[in-house]
Amino acid sequence: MKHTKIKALLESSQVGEKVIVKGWVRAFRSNRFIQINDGSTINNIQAVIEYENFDEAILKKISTAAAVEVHGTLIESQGKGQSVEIAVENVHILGEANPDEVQKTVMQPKKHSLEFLREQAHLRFRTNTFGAVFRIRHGLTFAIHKFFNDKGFYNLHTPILTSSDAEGAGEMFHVTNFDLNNIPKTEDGKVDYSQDFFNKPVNLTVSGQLEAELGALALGQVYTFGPTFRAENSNTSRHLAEFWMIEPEVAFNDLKDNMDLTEEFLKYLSNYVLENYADDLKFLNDRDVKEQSAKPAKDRNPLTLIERLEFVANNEFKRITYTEAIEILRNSKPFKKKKFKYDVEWGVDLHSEHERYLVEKEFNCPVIITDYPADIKAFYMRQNDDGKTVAAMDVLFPGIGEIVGGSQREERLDVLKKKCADFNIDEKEVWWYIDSRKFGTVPHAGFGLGFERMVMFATGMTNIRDVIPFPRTPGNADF
RNA sequence: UCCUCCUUAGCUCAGUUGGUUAGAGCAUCUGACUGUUAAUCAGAGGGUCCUAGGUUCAAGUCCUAGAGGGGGAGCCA
Repeated sequence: MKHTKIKALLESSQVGEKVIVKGWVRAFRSNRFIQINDGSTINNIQAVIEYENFDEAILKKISTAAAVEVHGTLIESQGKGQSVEIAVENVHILGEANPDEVQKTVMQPKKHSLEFLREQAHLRFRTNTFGAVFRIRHGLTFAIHKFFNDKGFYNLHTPILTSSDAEGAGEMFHVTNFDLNNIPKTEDGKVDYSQDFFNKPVNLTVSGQLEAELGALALGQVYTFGPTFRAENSNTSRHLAEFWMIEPEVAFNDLKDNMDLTEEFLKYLSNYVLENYADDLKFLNDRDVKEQSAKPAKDRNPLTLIERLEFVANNEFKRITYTEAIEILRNSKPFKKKKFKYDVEWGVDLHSEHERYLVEKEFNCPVIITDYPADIKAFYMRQNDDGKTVAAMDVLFPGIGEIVGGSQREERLDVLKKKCADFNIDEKEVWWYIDSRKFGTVPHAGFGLGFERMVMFATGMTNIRDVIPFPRTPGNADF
């Protein structure tokens, strides 16, 4: 007889049937009630034993974190907290857990700080919070593939090792086969990359976008979903050295199509979590409510986690141009009272404090800002007719900041070449990219979504290190 | 990288103007109880006060440096 997943047991209520459950003990109360979790759901099944009939030595081993196999009959619960429970006939200890050892871990049955949990990333999956987070992370992964597949997009695997360094997206990790204690040098003392594995400098990718564009210009609609690396020395709750990014790219789309796609996509993901992860979401929602109430009133989010997801799913995003944003900011109270640390002036990039004002004070909803000055954006973004701005867009989320960055791409060969010159990019470095503008070039657009930032939004976690199983940050690559 | 705060028991923390033997709650263990839901009651064990220097009759407490962590900023997704 096969064992049944707890999720299935709780949903089907096959009362009266013989069942086998395998899982880990979360709590053992009154020498009678074993709370078992197997990861299939945040909910535990209660296994009830008549301790009078069991060997003392076995009872002793039913301790927090131990793995057990329980045979019994599913019955209606006599107690309140659950509708069904298992009347146990037999317990097998599959893996013991020494209480003295367990006590030193995050499995100790009490509240823990997220910092302590982070130190034990190998064990934090056992907690309700991280169980919920990583089930939802999976749900989002699946929803992303489903969204694009249903729309006729093709998933494109762009390279992780790349020799292109023209995107200016950030510092890159170098990849080499050299013996680092004995690096071949040329006559003038520089590193002799001709002797390296790829015969040239190679890095971990910072974005698959340029390659995705090439795919889109034949397959029509593509998206990438893969790991991305930044060697920036960023020590914040919103940055990782290794993170996952989704980058759709669509031929014949302009900036407006791009905004529509982004908005539909983010609404879809929010809805998907609401509809498919209600139990996990409820747990994280309660957690978030407690967290919010502990904060001073001015820092509190007026909406609960679930309300925030519903808000995104059901409300239009506010769309404004960069020029309008500057206008609004210069007329704002904090600007007039000189409360902003950084100046607001056309041509200067918006800082966190400005973005936060627009999203959290002025509009109180997700905001899409478009048409930024060309100088502060990447070389591949399409030049607008005014000659000063480009068809770029940033999507700003409350509490997260920039969650999506995208643009219509420069499809005109001559303009692209001029942009390369302006940005000091050697055309030889990106010859293959420029080449694509010679053969049936068409308008196209795309965006990048930082996956972990979406997981943060969907789970209410406020530190990005708590939404990826094993975070990589400056000075930290454990596990 | 910058600013700022923190580091005391397994965890979360308290520790007065520098002063005797460093405390609490939870967790663990032992016993009692037993249809519990963060079980309850009684008791016990548990300390490199982050590290290295320094000031002082005396340092968990003051000073210097370092390490680790949190929050914010910059950079960005």
